[in-house]
Amino acid sequence: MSEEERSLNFIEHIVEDDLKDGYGKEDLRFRFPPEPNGYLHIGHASSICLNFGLGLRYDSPVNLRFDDTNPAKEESEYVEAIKKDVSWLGYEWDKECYASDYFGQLYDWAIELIKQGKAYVDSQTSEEIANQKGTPTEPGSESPFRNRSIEENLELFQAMKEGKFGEGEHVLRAKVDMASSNMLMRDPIMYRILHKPHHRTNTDWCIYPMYDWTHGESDYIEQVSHSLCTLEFLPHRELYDWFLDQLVDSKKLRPKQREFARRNLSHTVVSKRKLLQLVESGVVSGWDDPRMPTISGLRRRGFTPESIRNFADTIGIAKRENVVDVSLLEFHVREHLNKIAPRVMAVLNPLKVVITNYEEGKEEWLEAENNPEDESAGSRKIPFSRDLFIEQEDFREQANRKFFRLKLGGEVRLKNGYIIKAESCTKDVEGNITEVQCTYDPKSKSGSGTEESLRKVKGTLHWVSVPHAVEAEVRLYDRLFNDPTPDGHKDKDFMEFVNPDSLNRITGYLEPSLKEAKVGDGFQFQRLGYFNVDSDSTENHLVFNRTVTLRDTWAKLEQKS
RNA sequence: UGGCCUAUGGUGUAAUUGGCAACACUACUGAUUUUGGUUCAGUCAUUCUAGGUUCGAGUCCUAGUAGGCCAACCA
Repeated sequence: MSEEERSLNFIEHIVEDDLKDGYGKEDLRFRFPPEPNGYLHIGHASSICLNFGLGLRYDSPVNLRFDDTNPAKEESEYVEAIKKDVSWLGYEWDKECYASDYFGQLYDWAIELIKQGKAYVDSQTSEEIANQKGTPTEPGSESPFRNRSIEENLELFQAMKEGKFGEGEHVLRAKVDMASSNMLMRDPIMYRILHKPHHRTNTDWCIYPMYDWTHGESDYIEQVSHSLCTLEFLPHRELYDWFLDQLVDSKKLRPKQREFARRNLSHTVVSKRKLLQLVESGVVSGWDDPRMPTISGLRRRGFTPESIRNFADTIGIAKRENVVDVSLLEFHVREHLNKIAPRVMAVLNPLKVVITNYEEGKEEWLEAENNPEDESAGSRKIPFSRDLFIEQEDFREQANRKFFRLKLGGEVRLKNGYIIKAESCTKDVEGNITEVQCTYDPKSKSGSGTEESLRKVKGTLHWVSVPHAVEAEVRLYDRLFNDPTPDGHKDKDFMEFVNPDSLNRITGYLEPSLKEAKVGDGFQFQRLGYFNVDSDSTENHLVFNRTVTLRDTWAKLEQKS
């Protein structure tokens, strides 16, 4: 929230400079321009946070613009999903725009270019055009159709629009420079014929404008001041500017494109093709599988919009290659969830404990605070009885002094309850511990104020009363990939790095208050991690996702020894 | 082998534009704690290399080195 103190990123410096050089604050306008051909992922989140963050910072409008110029790939299903994700992240767009709304204007401008001799219809095949393109080190050669008469170009272009030709028969090209060192300037294609219905314009058009001919012009129509995109579009800037040069009215604001490096998250892939492969191969259950880096996956997993925004904010924006460690994302989820998640108790790997000196059949309802970080969260009652579950990892017959948990002859506090002492344990034929017999100190009840209740014992365990426990399916997730850069190996396919143990489904035993939990609700299972109710939950089958574990310094200690 | 972009701790970003390399994460110490959580305190850098300009260089100049992008009727 200390927004003032944060130093500016290079994009903000550009905006500040523009403000000094004559832009009015009211001139500023930004846009987030997804193509509706797939689901948004964590990489898009950076771009969304950048553009909408700028909007918030300068109190200027941000458009949500769908770059829908390729009907072969785009569907309205994706439009809806994208709108949902952007809203969920907490942003409000000014106008909902579609590049397809500008098809008419773009067509008229194309005709202008033809009339000025700056565009021509090329009737070669795509192979021929590609062959004439040259290479980065050799110039291209000119198309035999490059010098068609304006009249013929006009006639052909209109016939293209009217559907008189099949796909691939003609294209409209800008007449720029076949010898440019920038391959994109070698007479780029502006229009191609596509006899495909469009998700919004249906069959109104059978010629569709290309990205380069659409994007800057859309920015201009919307009077976007700063058109921000990722670094791979940097070579497009020259063309972006060339097209604007042909039609900009000097009295109107001229948009500028600037580029930033895309953010890469470690241990994940983000390309649509690879995500699709994960879905189709059955490695994950769908685009919103909680292990997916999609916004919908993160949402289902229990990440909060705040945590994603803070994450995007702290990594910032720059121009160099990067791989951000997932642990930073996890830090931000924990940071936010620590403040807001109600604490509850759940045992995931149960070991039965019997309190031998506790009356059989008796139950007590103990007071438990909901969130030590937030007094207003209040408290609730949890049942205590003679038979309890604790975690198997919390008991050892014998252990050294570093082990703060329950061991034979040792004492431990049951969170919100009593101090207990382990007296004996029973084992099955294989030697596995099946039950621990304990005694409790009746005067040590939490919050009772007695001298015994204030006694310090080193360990505090979470627990659940066996007769009151609610069973639930709990899904424990781990990283989807074992390698920090699964798609960064030239000799190995990213699928080779899929973590076979990224999902572990178990049955957990929860305190009864969780019976009322609704889909999406998030909790801290004390000492275990943050969990939320999955959308697979039904009335009689609760399903929880583990969003992220708590930091676990004990596990690290254990690993070392 | 053409053009363009980039290079600061393990990671991601800063550095008032030439003035004590800062912040966050991770890791490691320690304190606090009825969550081995949280919180608090502390530790971890030859600014890619080599020269140069300067009282002074992460920042400017020269030459290297390394990585990335560019030849879809995709965006």
